[in-house]
Amino acid sequence: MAVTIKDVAVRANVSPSAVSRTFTEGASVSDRMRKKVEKAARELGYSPNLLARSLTTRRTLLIGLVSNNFSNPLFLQVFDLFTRGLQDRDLRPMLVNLTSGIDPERSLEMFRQYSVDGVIVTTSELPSVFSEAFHDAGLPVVHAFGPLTGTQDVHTVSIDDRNCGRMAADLLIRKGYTSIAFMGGPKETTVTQYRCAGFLEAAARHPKVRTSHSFAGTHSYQAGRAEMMRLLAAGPAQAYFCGDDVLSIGAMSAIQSAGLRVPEDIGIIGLDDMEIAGWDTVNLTTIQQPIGRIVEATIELIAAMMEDPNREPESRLFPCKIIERGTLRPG
Amino acid sequence: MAVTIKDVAVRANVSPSAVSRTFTEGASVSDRMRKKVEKAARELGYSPNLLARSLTTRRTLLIGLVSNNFSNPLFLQVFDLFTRGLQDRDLRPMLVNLTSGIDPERSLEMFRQYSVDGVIVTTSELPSVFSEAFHDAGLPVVHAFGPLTGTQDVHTVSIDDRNCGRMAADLLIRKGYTSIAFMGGPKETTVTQYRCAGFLEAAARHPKVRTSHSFAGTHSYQAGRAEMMRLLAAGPAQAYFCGDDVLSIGAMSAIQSAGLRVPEDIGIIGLDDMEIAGWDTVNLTTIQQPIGRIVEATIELIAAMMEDPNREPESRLFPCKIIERGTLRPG
DNA sequence: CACAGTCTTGCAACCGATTGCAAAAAGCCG
DNA sequence: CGGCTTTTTGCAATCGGTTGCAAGACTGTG
Repeated sequence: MAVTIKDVAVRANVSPSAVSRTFTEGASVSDRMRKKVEKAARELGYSPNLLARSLTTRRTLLIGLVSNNFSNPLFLQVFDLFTRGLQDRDLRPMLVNLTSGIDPERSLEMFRQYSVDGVIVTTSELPSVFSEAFHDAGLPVVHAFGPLTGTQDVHTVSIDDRNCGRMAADLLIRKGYTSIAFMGGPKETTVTQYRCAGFLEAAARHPKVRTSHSFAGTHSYQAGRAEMMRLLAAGPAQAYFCGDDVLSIGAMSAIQSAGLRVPEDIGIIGLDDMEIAGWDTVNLTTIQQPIGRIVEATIELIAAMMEDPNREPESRLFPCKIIERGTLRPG
Repeated sequence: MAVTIKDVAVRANVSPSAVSRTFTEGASVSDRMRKKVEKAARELGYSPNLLARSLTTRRTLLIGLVSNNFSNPLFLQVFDLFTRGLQDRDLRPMLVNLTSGIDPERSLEMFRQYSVDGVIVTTSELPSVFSEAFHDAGLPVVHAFGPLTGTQDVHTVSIDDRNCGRMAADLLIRKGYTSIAFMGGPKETTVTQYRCAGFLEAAARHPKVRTSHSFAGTHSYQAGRAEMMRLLAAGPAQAYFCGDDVLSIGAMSAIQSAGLRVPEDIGIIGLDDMEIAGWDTVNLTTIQQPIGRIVEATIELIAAMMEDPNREPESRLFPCKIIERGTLRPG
């Protein structure tokens, strides 16, 4: 059915090796030969079978892209960037959805069956046991948007969550709020803990400022709304730093339902700066993750590890920027 | 590095064929042999290399998933469903992002290089030349969320866009609006044309109802906002059927900026029912696409075509449902 | 023109699997 | 136990490529 190297060889009246060589970077072929082969290949519509090739070269150019963030709109942007970035380097993403609770063993087996050249784990909520399992199996791994793990033997590209917490607290205090709080995502995730810790740490430097913190069960609109409902009933703080933008929007909806207004009654600052945050019906003040740079660095690292698998693991943290919109009181 | 069939054969003291057979469905192996091989395989942590296998079986279980909708949040849900659905059938999605304007030739070559077993095109905005190019190359193709093409030789799973237009018009008229309009996405896309045609057709049955229509350049928040700004300046209709939910939200933002209110001053009905539409700050009345059923049917069809490549192309259209929320005046 | 040195080419083995075929083993029956 | 059928097994070819090696074709030089 498909046209093979042999078909081309026959038509060009040369050996299969010659055909192979004209299609391999840096192989030794004369100009005359190359012309002849290329002509035949063009006429037959030949293009080499990368899977067969991978058998001997041990390169599939397949990259596993693992995530379980299929409800946070930010990740649509992330997937967009990843797929394009990988494509630009002739790498192919094999998407793996961990939502339905596959275990590391199972997904690792999958990657081995398809001999992926590397794995990108892209989520803040996946326990580091996944990246580590892939790493232990000898696969190049980069964890993007994840926390710094304790054992630092997996590449990590991310933001400095603790520092984001500090930035949020500092901004709120600068704005004159004296009672501020952190409303995080799932308590057990590391990024949430870091964001919380940074927030409390910075606030602690201001003795007059009262702080508190609580957690929503998931990074979802409904969870944010429910948690804020609870907080409102219990007597809310003046301003909240929410674990991410989706939570922020949920929280704002609760505030409005309660007949209060943002920012007049309660201030909100989020984290992510997903596209929706900029919609002027939302107009959320938030801390922007530089997702473009994170994705770019991740792909760069994976490519580098494909060259040199023994490369020392490193972690790159990118600075975040506060995007002031309309959900905090002025000045 | 990786453990191969030979390693297992040596350890179990049997021939490689025997190992292969214990790992292939329906091959003839005695119980004793199977036990022996499985033990050795387990001890070595062997799992078969699917790419090598594909050379002889002509099956990669790889499915190309092509899209260019990386800004519509609905598609995050769609990707979630697709990746899980494919995974459940032991198929692997290779994601291809057509945003940056790759041509059909280029993506086709990619699919051939990786010998994908089928291609799912999932977008409403991609010209049908793509699906047809894949089809002409002999690949099983299903186009999901696309329009019915003129030449019906590609499987299509979708909604009946024309009928959605009718439903929207009928609902608006039932609600008592007498001046209604369609505000679509890109004029040149087929789905937009169908939605518009159905809308106008149903409205035309009511001589007292005035209609009009216009188009935003893209299915985006900003485009919806800009177009509605223009309409407001020119003198708006009483209610709008917008090409999709994102456009609707953009339009609503323009209306609010102009100091008008939804639904008191202007009614809005969207199409998609993406998650955000249900957020109670948005609370959008909309026509729901049954994305779960569409995805399920698409996967089913691709799987069926893998069995029987000559299967007659068919198109499955699923009925949509109106979800009444708060952006139309009550009954 | 002979000769050494460099390029190009084809042969054959190999990558990790599957599978048709025939030989060997096992099962069945009288 | 012998003879027959049915199962199980291994051999070797194959899938579509790549690559080390040695032979053949060039090139430049004296």
